[in-house]
Amino acid sequence: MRRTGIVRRDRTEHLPGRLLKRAFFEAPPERVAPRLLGKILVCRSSVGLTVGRIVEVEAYLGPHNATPDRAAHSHRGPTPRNQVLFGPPGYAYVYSIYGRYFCMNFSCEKEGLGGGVLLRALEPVAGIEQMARRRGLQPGAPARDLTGGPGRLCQALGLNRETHNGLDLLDPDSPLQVRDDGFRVTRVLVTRRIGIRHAVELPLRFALPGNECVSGPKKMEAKWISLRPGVAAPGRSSHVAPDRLLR
DNA sequence: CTGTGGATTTGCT
DNA sequence: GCAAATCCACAGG
Repeated sequence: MRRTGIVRRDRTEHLPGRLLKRAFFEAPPERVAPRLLGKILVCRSSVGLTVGRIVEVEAYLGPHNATPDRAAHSHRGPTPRNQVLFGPPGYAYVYSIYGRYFCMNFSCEKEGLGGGVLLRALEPVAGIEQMARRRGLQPGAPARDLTGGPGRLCQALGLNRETHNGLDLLDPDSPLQVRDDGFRVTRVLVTRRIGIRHAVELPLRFALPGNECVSGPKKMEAKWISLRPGVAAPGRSSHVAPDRLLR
């Protein structure tokens, strides 16, 4: 299609699906997390577009909860590092870990309350060659090696704190967006979270059952929940009481 | 100012 | 299965 250059460029028209609404994220992380499964993360960069479908997430709760979540960066209240988690919902919180990697989170809850969702795994959708290049892998490398893991997915999409922390995920002009392309999810796997020392018993990890890109051990104590289809707001069935143990 | 440890990944045993 | 790699936020003094 021909462009004149006079009209403001609509960068969204070639992006898959539609932007999520702010209200989607203005809820407790344990409610937002399972509903993020199946949504897509779109990342624009100077070297092109990379897109991944969200297949594994973890919820991290803010200090306002009755149940403390000592595994959460936000659990002691706002600091210079975690301030995005206490800002408005639908923003990117990126932090570095172990001096080598980055992890990507989406802020949840209304402004003033902490809490977020950690992205643990994506399924590559577009820009797969670029992902392999960034990961230092050959073209045709297994999808799990590209984006299966919180550090791996950030590397595959080129996400880092300096350029992506604090970005609005719901702005049509944002280089980083969360979108819904109509992919339907009904059944969700629920387990304990991975790689933490505190609050290990909380069932706050959510994944698409059987997806190849899901990280962590194949066999974990798990249960399943059902999401109510076609409903924007979470139904009761999608809510896992954070103080309830597995089993 | 300093010590500590982490929401990870990789490679070697 | 285990430890190294390697940075920095933050808590404590």
